[in-house]
Amino acid sequence: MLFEQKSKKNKARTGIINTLHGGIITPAFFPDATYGAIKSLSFSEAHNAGVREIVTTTLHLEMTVGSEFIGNFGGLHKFLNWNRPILTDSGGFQIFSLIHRKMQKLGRITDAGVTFEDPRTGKFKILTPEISQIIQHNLGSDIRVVLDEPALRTTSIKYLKEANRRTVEWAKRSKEIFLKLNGLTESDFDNPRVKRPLLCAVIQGGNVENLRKENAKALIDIGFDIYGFGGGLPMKDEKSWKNELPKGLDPEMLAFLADLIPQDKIRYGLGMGTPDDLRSSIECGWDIFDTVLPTRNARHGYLYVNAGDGDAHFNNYSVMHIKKEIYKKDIYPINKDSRIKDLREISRAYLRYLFKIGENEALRLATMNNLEFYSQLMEKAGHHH
RNA sequence: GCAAGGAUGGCAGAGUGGUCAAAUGCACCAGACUGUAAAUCUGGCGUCGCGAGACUUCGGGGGUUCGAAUCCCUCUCCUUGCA
Repeated sequence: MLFEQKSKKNKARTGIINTLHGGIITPAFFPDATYGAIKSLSFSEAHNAGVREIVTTTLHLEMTVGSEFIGNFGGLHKFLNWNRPILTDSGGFQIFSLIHRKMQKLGRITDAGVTFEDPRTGKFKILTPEISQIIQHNLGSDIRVVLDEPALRTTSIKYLKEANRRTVEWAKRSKEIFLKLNGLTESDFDNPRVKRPLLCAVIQGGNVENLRKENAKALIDIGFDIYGFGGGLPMKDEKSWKNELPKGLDPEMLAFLADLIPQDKIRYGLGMGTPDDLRSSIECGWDIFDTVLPTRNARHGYLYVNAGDGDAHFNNYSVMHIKKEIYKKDIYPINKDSRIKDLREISRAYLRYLFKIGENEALRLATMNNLEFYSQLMEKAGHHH
């Protein structure tokens, strides 16, 4: 992977990540198609909205269709009929959120792995670093993530250290089985001429700089293609990494970590972020991102629009809460500058109306709008094309 | 014309003497959402007030009672049986 710094002012950079299903131009945003579908949109519609790569989740696919079936089918790309890059998340975060969202013991973490209750069936399941890699191998994804242990910002130092140790051990085990599954040696892994899926490790350590640093170094020593910023902030009640910050991610921590990761490696912000979060992350050198924000918010009538447009304003963007009364008679188009005909021509009043009557079309239009917004955000940040 | 059952907040629909400004659902208004158990969740929703609180409400009118959406009388209207 070769990355080129865009300007001297900040550390933003552009580059191309080569995968088995084509190149990814960075910075890049991967929408979440957790269950193998971008909610309320077909893949061709998503592609029209600028989507070039997606994220799916190991665990969800395993618990629903099953990776063995998908493997026999001919792989996830064939199953989804999506021939562009797919990143599969390890499943660690999903279990983490199961454990932390409810006070009940829905899951248990040991050095071996995680046992958890399947929310759909109530049955207990086990996920280990090895199982996660095997599932991802069956799926045949282009970018694979190692199982890690995310931790809450408020977790004690003692526990953070333990979680970090496990994260490193699991990363090591993940790489071992990854090599084995792909019939590779360590030197194959480091040889750029060997075509193979990419492997991503996730840096943890809460909001403690030293622990983040320690964790990053240990993972870099093992050697991966991609280093992720893990732990995000979707951990409910954990709105900010620093108490004094109003909300959002900690730009200083992101800058600090980006500098620790070698130039030729890819930096992945997992579960990030708002358009403002993304902008500041790109500026300090992060390359790829995913979050449910644009798709979920779209379904809730929360549309991203250019700064100054809309009814709520942030640093570099604005938002239309399209269900608001003020749009009832708004004849203005959803986005006059859109590359998508419907978004250019359909009025805000009609979109609001579609939401009010509960039409699927509302979700479709809103999701296209938000995905197009995110994809253009990446283009602007990277000066693509 | 006789008999029976009804009339509750924008709608549907609980409540049958005090804890009722009145459950619940819908609608409406506002907010949240960051590696998706999310087309979800939270809050508001008689009037005035930032607030404690005050005031006016359960078809109309009258009455019983310390106290009524709830009991009695009467009027209006609706539904259903019998003529």
